[in-house]
Amino acid sequence: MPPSNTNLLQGTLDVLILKVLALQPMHGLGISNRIAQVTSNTFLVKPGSLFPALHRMEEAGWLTSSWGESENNRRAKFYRLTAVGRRQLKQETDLWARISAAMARALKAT
Amino acid sequence: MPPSNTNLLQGTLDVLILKVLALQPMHGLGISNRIAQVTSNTFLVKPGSLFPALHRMEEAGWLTSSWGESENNRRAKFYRLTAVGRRQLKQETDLWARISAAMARALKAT
DNA sequence: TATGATAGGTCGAAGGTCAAGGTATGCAAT
DNA sequence: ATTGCATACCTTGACCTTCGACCTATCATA
Repeated sequence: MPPSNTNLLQGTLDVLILKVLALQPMHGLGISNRIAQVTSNTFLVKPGSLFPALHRMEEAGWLTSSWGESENNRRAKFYRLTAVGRRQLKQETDLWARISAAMARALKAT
Repeated sequence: MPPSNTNLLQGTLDVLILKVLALQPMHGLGISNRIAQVTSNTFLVKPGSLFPALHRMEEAGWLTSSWGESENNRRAKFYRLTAVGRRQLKQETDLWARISAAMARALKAT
């Protein structure tokens, strides 16, 4: 699968991060790798996108972070979802469903 | 339907415009209205988004424009798809399908 | 000790979106 | 006639996101 480098669609990044963290707390590069994995390399999140997003979401109260140890014995900052973040995930998931349905309708028409 | 006013997702605007024009040539406000219609007000394209996009797409060779008369006897600039634009529509439709599938997979997981 | 992989991060450029405006024309009502 | 409204085109400036390119530090290993 040639990595599709198109600009990551605005808004998809947040919901992808939230979803990954809903399964388990992870550190930054772990999140990035997991997103590539679950989307078959359709979404490749670069550091320049990832870290500003994480900081923004933490400031919004969707995440909290704490230092810990990675699987490879390295200092790593683990992010975990808050209750607010879980609500946000629900909202964004619903919004995505709506957008997806609208696009399917729009692109199907003869 | 409360108009969902999230930032228009980057990339969706182009494919929506291309698709609308694939059915028939239209002028700017007509395109905007048609998009609102076929997406049940999920996407509301503002002039500040629409016109820069049209100009950008025309410059890219996906569209051509010519002055004519609107349904209401007003001077209107009609945009129509070029062959290149039709190819682009195909590409972006495929890309959207891929993105949509990837998101569905990512958001479904337990 | 040097290298590579892992981990976190920043910075500036580039580009898209939006809200708010501006211009002009046709039409209808006063 | 002139006022007002809807249609039609478009621009501007602020804001935000994304990206590519970079930097630092630590651990394991050769």
